[in-house]
Amino acid sequence: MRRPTIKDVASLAGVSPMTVSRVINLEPTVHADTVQKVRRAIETLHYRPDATARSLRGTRSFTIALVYDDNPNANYILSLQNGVLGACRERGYELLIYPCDPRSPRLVDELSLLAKNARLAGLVLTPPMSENARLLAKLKANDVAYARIIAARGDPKDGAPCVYVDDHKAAYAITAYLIQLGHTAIAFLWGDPHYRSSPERYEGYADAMKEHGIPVRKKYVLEGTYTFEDGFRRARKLLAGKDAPSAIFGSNDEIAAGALAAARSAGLDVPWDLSIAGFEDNPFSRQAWPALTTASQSTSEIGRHAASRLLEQLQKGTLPGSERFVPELVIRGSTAPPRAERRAPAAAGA
Amino acid sequence: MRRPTIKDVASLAGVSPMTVSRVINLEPTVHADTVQKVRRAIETLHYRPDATARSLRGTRSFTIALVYDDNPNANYILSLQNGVLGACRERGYELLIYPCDPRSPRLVDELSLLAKNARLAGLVLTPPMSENARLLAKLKANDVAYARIIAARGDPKDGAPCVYVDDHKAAYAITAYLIQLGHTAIAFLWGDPHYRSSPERYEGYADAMKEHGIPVRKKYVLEGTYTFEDGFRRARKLLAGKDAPSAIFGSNDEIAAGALAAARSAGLDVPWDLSIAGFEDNPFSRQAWPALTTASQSTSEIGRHAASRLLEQLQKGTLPGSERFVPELVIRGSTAPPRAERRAPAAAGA
DNA sequence: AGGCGGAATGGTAACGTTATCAACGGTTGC
DNA sequence: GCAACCGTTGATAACGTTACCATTCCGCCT
Repeated sequence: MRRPTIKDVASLAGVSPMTVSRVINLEPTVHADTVQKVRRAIETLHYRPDATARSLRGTRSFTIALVYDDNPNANYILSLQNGVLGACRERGYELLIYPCDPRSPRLVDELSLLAKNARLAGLVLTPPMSENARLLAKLKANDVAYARIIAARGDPKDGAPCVYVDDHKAAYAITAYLIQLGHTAIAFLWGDPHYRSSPERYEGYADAMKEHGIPVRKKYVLEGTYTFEDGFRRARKLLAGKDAPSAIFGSNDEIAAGALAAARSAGLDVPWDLSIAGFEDNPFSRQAWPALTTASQSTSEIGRHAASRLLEQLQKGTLPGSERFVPELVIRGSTAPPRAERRAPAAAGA
Repeated sequence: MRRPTIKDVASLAGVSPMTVSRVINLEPTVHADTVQKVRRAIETLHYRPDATARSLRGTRSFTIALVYDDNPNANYILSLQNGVLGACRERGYELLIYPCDPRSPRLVDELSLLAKNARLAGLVLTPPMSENARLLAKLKANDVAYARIIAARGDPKDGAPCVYVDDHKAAYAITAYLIQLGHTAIAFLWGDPHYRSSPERYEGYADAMKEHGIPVRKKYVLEGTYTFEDGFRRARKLLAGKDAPSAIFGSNDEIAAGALAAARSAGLDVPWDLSIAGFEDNPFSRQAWPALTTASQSTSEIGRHAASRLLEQLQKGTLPGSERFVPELVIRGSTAPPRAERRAPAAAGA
């Protein structure tokens, strides 16, 4: 029993294949009665248009790609992927997943060819690809549609659909919360600088400090990568000095988890001896002991919205504006007011 | 500048499109000189065959799907996905990802239609879909090629390519290690019973106990799911009783992490008061404090091999046999010999 | 010598859809 | 009353590839 084709539907409905095609594509020029007939025939036969033939003959394609860093945070990427996939399924699109190395010199060419070679309707770009100006320019030049997920405080207004996550505001909120608890000696551990989220988070921290009249001390701000190991290393260094901070804000949960391990190996009791906060709210942070105070992003919603905006643009031709997400402060057990005896020397040192 | 087609290559090489097609498909009936000419033309034009047209016209398709539980362990799925994707890229295949609900009553129909509707060359099935006999039968009846990743002690010899992971042996090794440390009061926390891995791991545990002359005590074996929360709940219950075990073996790292949290909330010092072991070696287990003793699977290799076997079968028509993986025991800080004073009552109770 | 078989290649049609244009009946405008 | 126009539908060809069969050329067998 062969799969039904558009011709089967056409002859059952007593119209031409062309008319069926019009119904499938929601073209407005078909008479309502005809639409009914065709719809019924489609139902009866369980007809599903063949995406292969459609994109071979047509101008359009029904596949988009999700482009992501191939050395990913698994939870983040899989959530994103779920959201994107959900939006695709709703609209009958397929998803191609495309992990890639952001540092590859061939990245730009590779990605701009990808759309042609795989007959893609468009791309959903995640950081750091979504923040690569050279790539974006080339995609535009090649007329490749894309939606971006980026870290930013405001709408980039570059004409392409965009979901921007206000990491600055969330990092500000976390820092302000630590300050409100009574901390002043708050260290900040950076993430990879080639992700836009890193400076955004740092600036959120720095702005909160300044606006509360607390100077940002260089020795409390350490650069590094978004990894557990690097969080461990840096926290260890901070805690070994005699002017140790009373709180550590890690740029993501991995870093914070590393700091937690360092605290424990230094014999400190978190949160009483040291407060630790993370960012991202991956499942780990709820399961750690103590559970991490962090900023929670609804990653799968972010993915869903980015894909929806891209598909909407593709279908309606309009350029939909951007959308803002602000990660929410989630207070858990890893943060508490500082010990009086620990706060004193730190304040004196500042 | 249009994408080059097979005709462009043909006229540049001075042959017919048919011959170019033969070269692309590595058919042996083309003269060596002709192959050279065509290859050069392909290089010159940067020609890439159009997968859309190939699968529309041809018998074959160049996309396979990765089918997985939509409520997944992110690290596991993403690693698997990476491996599968690697194998696909090597051979010029595309990957469709297909998360699904294993409990859906429509699962079997949905998946057997999937292959036709999306013109798929085959499926890579992961647990528990790979262990669903009704699904496998239907796929076979519909002539859908698939490769399976399953938990099993031996080759299922069902004619389909298969990667089987010997969870039994690894669970045996973990249990034997705990026994060797001196534990006899070893609790076992089950995973979801509708995953084949759960009984496999349990039997590995039970066999190790029996072969070392230690009876399996019912009160030390608790059923449940593969989640942190359920690990926490069950460990708490075990530790609350006065006949608490000196070691807990969780069926996966999530469960073990839950047990770790329960131990901590009960004021126990792991590993000195209680040893805890997990299974799977997800990144969390290295970052926990103390780091978890566990069994390590090279998940991305498993994915790569499953996909390779499927693609090999599709290309060569041979039915490649199955392949065995045995997770390796990884000893970390969460296990230690039992305290003498804790072991005594437990031994007395056994 | 005639025929036969194999190796190498080409011609033709088709996969399932849609872009394009043509055609139809029925207004509307002048 | 005739042209221009609208809403609706259909015929045709094409997208890029490959299945299938036909053709050519050659050497070899009887």
